[in-house]
Amino acid sequence: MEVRTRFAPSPTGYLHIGGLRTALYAFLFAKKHGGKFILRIEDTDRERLVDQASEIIYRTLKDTGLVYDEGPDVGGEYGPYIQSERKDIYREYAQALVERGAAYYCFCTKERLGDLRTQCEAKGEQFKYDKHCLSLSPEEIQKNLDAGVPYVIRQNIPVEGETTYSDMVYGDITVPNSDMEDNILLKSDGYPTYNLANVVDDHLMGITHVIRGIEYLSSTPKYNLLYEALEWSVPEYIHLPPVMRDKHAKLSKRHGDASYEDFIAKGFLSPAILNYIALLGWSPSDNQEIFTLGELIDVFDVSGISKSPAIFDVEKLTWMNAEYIRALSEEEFIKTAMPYFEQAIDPDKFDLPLLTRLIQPRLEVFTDIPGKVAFLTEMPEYDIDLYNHKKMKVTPQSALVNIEAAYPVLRDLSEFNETAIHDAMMELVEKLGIKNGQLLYPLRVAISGVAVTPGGAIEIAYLLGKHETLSRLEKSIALLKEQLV
RNA sequence: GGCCCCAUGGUCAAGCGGUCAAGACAUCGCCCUUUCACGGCGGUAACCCGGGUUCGAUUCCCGGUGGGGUCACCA
Repeated sequence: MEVRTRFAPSPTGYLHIGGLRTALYAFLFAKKHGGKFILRIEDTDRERLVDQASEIIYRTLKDTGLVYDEGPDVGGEYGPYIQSERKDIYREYAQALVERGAAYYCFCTKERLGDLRTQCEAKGEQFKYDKHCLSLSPEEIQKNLDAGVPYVIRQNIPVEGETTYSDMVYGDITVPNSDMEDNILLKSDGYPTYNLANVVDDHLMGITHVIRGIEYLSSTPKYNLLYEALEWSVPEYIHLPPVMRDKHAKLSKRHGDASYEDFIAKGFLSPAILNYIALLGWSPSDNQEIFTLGELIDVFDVSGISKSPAIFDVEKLTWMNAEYIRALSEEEFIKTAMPYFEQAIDPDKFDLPLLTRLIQPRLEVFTDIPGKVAFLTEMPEYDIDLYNHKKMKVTPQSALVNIEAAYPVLRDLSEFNETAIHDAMMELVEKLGIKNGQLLYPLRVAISGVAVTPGGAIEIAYLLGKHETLSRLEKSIALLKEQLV
């Protein structure tokens, strides 16, 4: 039988990292087994709908390469793939459930439910619906229906016994029936709840493996009771441990945790994000860490899914992002980096391939680019304390002497390229009888004005060009003279 | 609180009765070096506790503790 998995988010906002990981695993599992990956939008809660949320989901899945074979915007033979468009289907099955005695009409008002709740709490008990409407006679039910009394349809859970199923990652899960409630299947507004919709849709859409968050682990027996009542075969289940922001809290929108889109905006690469989250809660059989999506499909296996929560670690994501940045070709790097270069420099004025060579290995996220290259546009005001470098044995005094010596050499250079500058400086170093660093370190500071730069004095001088280099050198020499009196 | 699930360094994690308990990130030190990175080498750092079972438990069982999930006309 063909494997079919689905990702079924509700369109209530952006796609957070945990949701994306669920989608990734569902995608990987399906593709690993040569099956289909389906997208279904669960929008039965009309009050929580967020405008454009579905579009964000479509876009994110496309951006990350998690292409779905069937879905709202791509079609498929099991549609519609948006639950609000399947209303009649749910009603049909809710009624079938009623006929089979697995569900029943309930006309209880919010008031009665509220009172019940209050009574329970007064007794210190957990609220649980009392099956009041289960005992209604067919006549009473029909009378209410005819009179247009609002109703819901509830699942009729057996009072005794227990229900067990086997999860592919957590093993056997057993829940006493008495702990389950007669949940609402069909709401008074005619829309189904998740309790009904997930069962009906997963069955009708031929889903063979249900991959979802662990929050459904203990309610799954209830759903299985529904499958059984309808005489449908139960799918395989793969429940996933949560992705945490810290030891105690899940990653959530409420805490302002970053979404996929936020990370993209922060200069992270899509494949790096995907690669990192693949490893959050799953590990391959060997020690490989860097994977393309295709490689993940090959090596993904349910046995590698862990059972305990995983804390999202931006540090490691950042490291991985840097790995991906370093692996970019010069062309790809420049293309991605361009918008960030433009924030701080005029790209036409600089040797971009060289700048790339300097920046690429020192970059963790693209948003760091402007801060790293801004000094090229204008030398900032700086304190001469920058010239102090103990290990390099450089002081403002020695710096002044050496860069003053370098000035005429640079000025008289007919060719101002890397090689020429390099050779001239090396020659000077030898002539002065000093270490490379004693000349090059202060020279770098003198023409950049910052403590840390991508690349050293020679590259920077070349990048700036002869005119700008000499002009900055003059300023720095003046500054040193003034401050050292 | 009831029920369900989980438990290896700071973090992600391998391990599936006998290991000096992998690896990665982070961290520290050294090397490379014109700053900072990259790269290379090395270090610090873990089996929650208590009982069993066993010749032998990180690994199996029970209890405790800790953590998470769930108890909605949300998914």
